[in-house]
Amino acid sequence: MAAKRLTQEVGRRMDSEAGMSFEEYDVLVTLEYAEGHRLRMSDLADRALLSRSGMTRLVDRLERRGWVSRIPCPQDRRASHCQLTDAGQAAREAAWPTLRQAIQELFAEAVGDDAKALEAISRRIAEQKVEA
Amino acid sequence: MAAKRLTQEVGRRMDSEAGMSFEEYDVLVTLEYAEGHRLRMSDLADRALLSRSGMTRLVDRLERRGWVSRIPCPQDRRASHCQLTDAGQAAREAAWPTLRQAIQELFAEAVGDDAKALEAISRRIAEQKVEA
DNA sequence: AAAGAAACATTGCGAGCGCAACTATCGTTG
DNA sequence: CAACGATAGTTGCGCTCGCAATGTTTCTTT
Repeated sequence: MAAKRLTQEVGRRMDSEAGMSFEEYDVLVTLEYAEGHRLRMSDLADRALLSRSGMTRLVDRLERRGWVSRIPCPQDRRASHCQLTDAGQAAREAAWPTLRQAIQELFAEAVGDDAKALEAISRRIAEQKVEA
Repeated sequence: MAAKRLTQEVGRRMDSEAGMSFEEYDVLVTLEYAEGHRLRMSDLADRALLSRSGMTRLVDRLERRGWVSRIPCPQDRRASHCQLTDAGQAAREAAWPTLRQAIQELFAEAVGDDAKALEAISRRIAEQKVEA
């Protein structure tokens, strides 16, 4: 269950330091890579492994902050597109350093002992070569 | 993010078919393996990667169902022990087949394509041996 | 073409969680 | 030993989530 611990900690850091949840960040990135920086609600929900109602609320929050805007889909009047705004892209970019640092630190912590062990082995091998 | 999908699906099946959440099952198992089938709230919270308040509520639910009981700790009057009951152990055992089947099916689904590919390769190798 | 089934998004509702605040108890330190 | 900070557990509060139900639109079937 180490994965659970990592995701929990990353989530906490994103909330407190970046001002957005990891899921919100994930949605913004997904939109950024999408054709035209937009996606339908269902597609967004499927990719984020979230229920549709959950995605409705998440997009509500993003829209309130001006990071996305809903656009009616002309081909299917039931659907609506979720469009990433410039402010949304800027917010995503601003949040990236926090996420990067969290991942880096937690990863280092997770493999710390093994890395030290590997380093020690490498050093012993190097020393043997010199002596041989 | 395949792990997230698996845990979500396992959780849904446990809720609907076993009548308890995966986290509740996990706590019951933890108690079962613990010395005297009991553990302090903090220890339980740490092992389950849950906040203390979260564990308080989770144990509330288990206690309401008669699966655990709180016992004041004699050494430290601030603390209380969470004690697994016979009914709790029985409930844990009754829930195991559901969990086992869920894991088995989802694992099979996850590695399904790779397993088929491996099987095909094995067959080709076997046929080559016969022809050689 | 009309009726019924299916799909998209949203909303009401209840459940679970974490944070902060609180009470009670323990340990330490002057 | 008295005062202080630290710790165990609980509770109030707000947030997010999923399920079920709803309204609207599209697809299918006859």
